[in-house]
Amino acid sequence: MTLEHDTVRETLIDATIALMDEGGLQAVKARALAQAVGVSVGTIYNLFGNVDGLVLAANQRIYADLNTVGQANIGPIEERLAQRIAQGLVGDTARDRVRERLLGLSEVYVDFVAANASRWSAVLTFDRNRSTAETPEGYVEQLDAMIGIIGRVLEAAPRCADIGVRHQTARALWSSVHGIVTLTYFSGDVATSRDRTWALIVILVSAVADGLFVEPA
Amino acid sequence: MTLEHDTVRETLIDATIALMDEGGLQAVKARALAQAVGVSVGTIYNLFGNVDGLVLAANQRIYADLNTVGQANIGPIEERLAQRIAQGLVGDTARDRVRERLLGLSEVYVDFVAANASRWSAVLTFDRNRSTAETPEGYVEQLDAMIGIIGRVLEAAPRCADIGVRHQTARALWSSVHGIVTLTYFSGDVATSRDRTWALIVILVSAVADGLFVEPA
DNA sequence: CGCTTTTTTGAACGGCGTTCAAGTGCAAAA
DNA sequence: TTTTGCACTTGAACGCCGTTCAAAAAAGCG
Repeated sequence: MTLEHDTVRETLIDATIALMDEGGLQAVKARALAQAVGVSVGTIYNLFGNVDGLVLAANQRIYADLNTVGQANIGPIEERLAQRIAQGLVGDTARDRVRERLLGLSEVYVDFVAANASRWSAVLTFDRNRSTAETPEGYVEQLDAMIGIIGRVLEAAPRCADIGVRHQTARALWSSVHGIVTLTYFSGDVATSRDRTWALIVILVSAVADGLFVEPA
Repeated sequence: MTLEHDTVRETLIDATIALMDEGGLQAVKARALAQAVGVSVGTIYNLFGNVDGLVLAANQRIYADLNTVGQANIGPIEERLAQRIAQGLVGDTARDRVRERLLGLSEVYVDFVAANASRWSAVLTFDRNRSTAETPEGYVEQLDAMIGIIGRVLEAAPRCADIGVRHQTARALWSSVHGIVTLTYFSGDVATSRDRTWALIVILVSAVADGLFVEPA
């Protein structure tokens, strides 16, 4: 049945993420998945083509989770910004608002990574392989949605008046925060990962935000 | 003998990089390496512990190459900066000089990646696994050296007066450019990789450099 | 109910990293 | 020169991996 069919799909994705949480991407193996869900290894190949296809589907859901968290936090970010301005913690210029919003988004991202460290590490580790499996539909859209959120914040920055530049800036910012998380969060002492990562992100995002209000040379 | 011993070590590292160039990290396999060099698989384990250890040694040499290229280009970057100032292409403020130097370093990095795409991709793909093999000596030092170069450029920036902040800023910048390269260079059309990557780096590095001369909120 | 089609199954296959008993080369001892 | 000792090399063998596909089971159908 189609219903049962989709149920098994979802259950396999669940099992994949569970294995990622336990032992990282290395722990995601065909036989372990089959045994965990109660199907044979062949079923994985019927539903996802191969193991990479299943990992890709799991990655897509993890991306969707991040996107959901991001979307859900736009409101709170605005509220916190208003509070900080009211309390005089930050200024009330366009520059200050852009910087604080970008920091708010970054904090949401870092919190997500901290709360989903193992599975996020698996996503980052895998994405570099691509392998044979083709990217499932909606995969790119998730990323574009997140970059779109950043782009909307950047509308207030003089250097981002052009929509092309704005989109590039949003993508560059996303890539940068991603790079810091990749090199800083997932290295060194786990206990200090979040703090070390956040410190670098604050420095970078603040500098970028402020720089976007400086007129170019 | 020890001499022969070291020769085999170097030859194996050569073969590893050659395989990376041909087929990426996936092509680096114990049997293929052994056959290419003319030793048995066991020798790899005697000399490097396991295949990961050999890959790590190869990565270290690739890092050293990048470092060498970086060091060798500091002079030319200064010359080009002086020329651009003389020709009126950029200003002569501390802000302009920091920005142009950072862009110069970034360009060296992007050129290196473009010229060594396959093996650099292998380095980035592998570093996320770490696996069992311990990092060879001098590995961390190579990275610190490159961050040190960036840090020296940042000495002219007001926000980086504090040495701790300066070091963090240098690391954040390195991570950011790394992130842009990872997400942009190694995705999409190969023919446009360099241009797309460079466009994002210019936007980001320029904004950061300019932002570092804005007094904080 | 029999017949056809679809889906599931899991033993088998090739390839991988890794191991380790057996072999090899070579310098020191006799 | 011959023998001994030993550090190093070897490659067949082992276990595990992703993947396949003939056979079995299940589902659809008149």
